[in-house]
Amino acid sequence: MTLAARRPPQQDRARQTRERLLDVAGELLAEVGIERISTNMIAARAGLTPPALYRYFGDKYAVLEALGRRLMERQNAALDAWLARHAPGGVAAMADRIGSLLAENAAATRAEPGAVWILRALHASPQLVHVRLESHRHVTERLVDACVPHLGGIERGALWSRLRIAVELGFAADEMLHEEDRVPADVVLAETASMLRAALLDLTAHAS
Amino acid sequence: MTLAARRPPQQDRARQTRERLLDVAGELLAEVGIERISTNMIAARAGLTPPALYRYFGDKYAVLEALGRRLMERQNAALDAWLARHAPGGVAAMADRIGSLLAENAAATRAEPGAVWILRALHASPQLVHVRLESHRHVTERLVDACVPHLGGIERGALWSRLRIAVELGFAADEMLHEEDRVPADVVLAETASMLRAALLDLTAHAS
DNA sequence: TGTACATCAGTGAACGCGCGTTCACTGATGTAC
DNA sequence: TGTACATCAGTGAACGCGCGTTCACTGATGTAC
Repeated sequence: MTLAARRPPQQDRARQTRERLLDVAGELLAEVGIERISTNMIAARAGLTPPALYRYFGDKYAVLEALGRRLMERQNAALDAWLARHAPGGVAAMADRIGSLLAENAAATRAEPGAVWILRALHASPQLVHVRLESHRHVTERLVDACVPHLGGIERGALWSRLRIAVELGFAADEMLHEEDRVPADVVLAETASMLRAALLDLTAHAS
Repeated sequence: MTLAARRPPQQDRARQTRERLLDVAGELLAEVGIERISTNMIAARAGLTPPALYRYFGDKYAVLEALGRRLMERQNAALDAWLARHAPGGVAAMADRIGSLLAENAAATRAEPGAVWILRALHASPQLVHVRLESHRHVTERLVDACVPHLGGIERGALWSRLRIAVELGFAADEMLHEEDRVPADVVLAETASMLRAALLDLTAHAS
């Protein structure tokens, strides 16, 4: 069995063990960084022996990938809630509420143990970059779907590009919150929101 | 001798060896990533035995740090040239030329072997994050100095925050060029430039 | 210009260590009758 | 409700490997007279 992902566990005990391994991996990522974290270390901290970890994850990167996906799913849940609230109001309504999207995304990030380091790991490892990329594309897709009904005559490709860039910059702002302590968090969020807001409103100006 | 940085080499042969080690480290970072690169690997690819590397760098992270600094110095050179050209014209002139700054920065990045992976490594390793942070702060500082004479009455802290965010987003766009092939590079640069331009022009509106 | 000497650049060989991963196994949980 | 059996969850012990780094050394380069 060389598959990276194992089939999901059957018993409750096992599901808890799997979650515990992910929590512990997040903590350790924050404590020692991606180059020092090891499967033996994760297992030990979770109170398990090394082979137990391999029951749940095919290899080391499968652990980190699952951790990344769990974080991004939680961020996506925040996005979905936000879309349900503001997408019906049209592009202008969404543009005006982009600040709360950033804030809610930041809250989802903050809630995950070792979130910054998960994001960094996803950014840094050739085996993991695709996770982040796929997630950002997925978010873009959802935003495009939300905008397109309100923008007659706009070319989908151009809209996709614009929103894709906005998504990237939004996530960059989120990471900046954890990195740069010389700028207050609310200033980062407010400034970024106002830039993205202007870019979104600009879309409506060109729509038919 | 446990210092991370060794004193600079005395002979030409040595200076070339040092540069070669950095070039090779950049290549390998791109090929195998930060978790697999090793000092033995770098030395071998450079045609040296492992102890030779330790003549130039105190430890593994000193190599990566030097590599990061070299890249950021080249980016800063692009910034300096741009500032010399456009800073005298005032904030509006700079705002109008922000696109060429992004393009020149991107060119400096592209010219370095393994540049994307260097940036990612700087982002991902606890021992290296400060290099990136310091460089972004330095860039911010230079921009603040360039803007402040043209903006009477503005509070330096607020200006610093705004520009710091702009710098972060600018670098995020630069990284995106190497990551997202579904958006054309010129679109990324143009869209980002227009967002940053608007943010900069907004500064002049509030100045006395 | 020649040579003795000091300094610098790079080598050969090895070290202890922890890594990722696997094997054959035991104990815990669920299920059918 | 009891029990026999199947499946699932986790263990004990170890593997080969390459890592980062160091030691004592040799060969190359520069310098003073």
